[in-house]
Amino acid sequence: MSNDSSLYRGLRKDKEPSFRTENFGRLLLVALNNWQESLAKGLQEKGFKDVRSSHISLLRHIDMDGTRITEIAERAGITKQAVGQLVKICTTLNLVTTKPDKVDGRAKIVIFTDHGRKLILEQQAIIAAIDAAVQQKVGKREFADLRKHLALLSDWPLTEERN
Amino acid sequence: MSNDSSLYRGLRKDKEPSFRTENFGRLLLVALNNWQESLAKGLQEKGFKDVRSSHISLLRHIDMDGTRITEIAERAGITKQAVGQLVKICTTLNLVTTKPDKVDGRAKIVIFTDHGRKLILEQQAIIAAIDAAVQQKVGKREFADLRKHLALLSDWPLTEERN
DNA sequence: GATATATAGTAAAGCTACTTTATCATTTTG
DNA sequence: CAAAATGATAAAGTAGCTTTACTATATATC
Repeated sequence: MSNDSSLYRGLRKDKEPSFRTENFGRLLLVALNNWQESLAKGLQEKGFKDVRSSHISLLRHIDMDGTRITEIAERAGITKQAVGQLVKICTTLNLVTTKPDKVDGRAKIVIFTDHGRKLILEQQAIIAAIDAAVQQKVGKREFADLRKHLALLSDWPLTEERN
Repeated sequence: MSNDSSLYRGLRKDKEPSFRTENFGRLLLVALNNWQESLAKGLQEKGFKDVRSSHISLLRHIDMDGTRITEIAERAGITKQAVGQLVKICTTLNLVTTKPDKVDGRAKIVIFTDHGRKLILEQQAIIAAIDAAVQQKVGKREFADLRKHLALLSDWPLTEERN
């Protein structure tokens, strides 16, 4: 690491930079893209054509007996305005509907429609199929380890704060 | 899978839906977010304050001796217009600059500035530090396996096309 | 060597998935 | 009961793209 070109020295021959030496983040990103595209494809095949991943990430935070917008926002880690927008879209897609909260006049409960519930079920089946495909690729035991180790990397922070 | 509520039956008690049973995609997503945030934090600490992940994903496709916009677009899997926009931003951030291609009057070569090269070096150091942190968390051998298995999941498609 | 076609890049507008700022309506608190 | 907090919405702004449309240069064909 003594000069600028050293990092790339082994890569310049065929004109590809860090692209070939995949860093860990890149590995995660590509695997995730692949997984998400598989899910999207599966949903499309089941007739959920206009459902985007942003809609999925709304739906996954809705309880079967409904959830408030603010609660969804907290779970999803986005603003409640953003949730409001997604709810509006998912309402036009007939995936959710809203009803007033009986115990709080300000609040609104977002609930699944039948169609929305159907999507959730289909999604679970597709995810199970993807899991099976991944297991076949890396091995059953290895898949379990993969899950276990990835779960460890969800804990913050990866690098320790040093002051 | 006989009725709508079965999937959530075990989860309804504490009002959290699929949120608790993390699917594989979610594990990848959270791990990736964590990794990316660690990198962003590291870069910020080194003074690269306005650098976003979109800029990073431009820079990583630029060779040390420069690369054409079209070539970058192909490597990155985005349109050349998008690359053009990113190049404009990264130029104002003093990370890259452009020069005409001597062998093709239409083409433009995107090259690193000194500041841009410095960022690449810092980034590699930070990534190495994150790698070390991950190794400490999951184990050295396990980290190698993790990389190996994630790399397998980059291959398309995850689920086979059946017609 | 002129013409047709392909390629490199740019411009402008549009889209998605958000955020920020501001506001209104209820509810809770002191 | 007034003040502050909370749930939600509205409107505008932003990031990171794409689509459509264009210009300039290069290459291929006749």
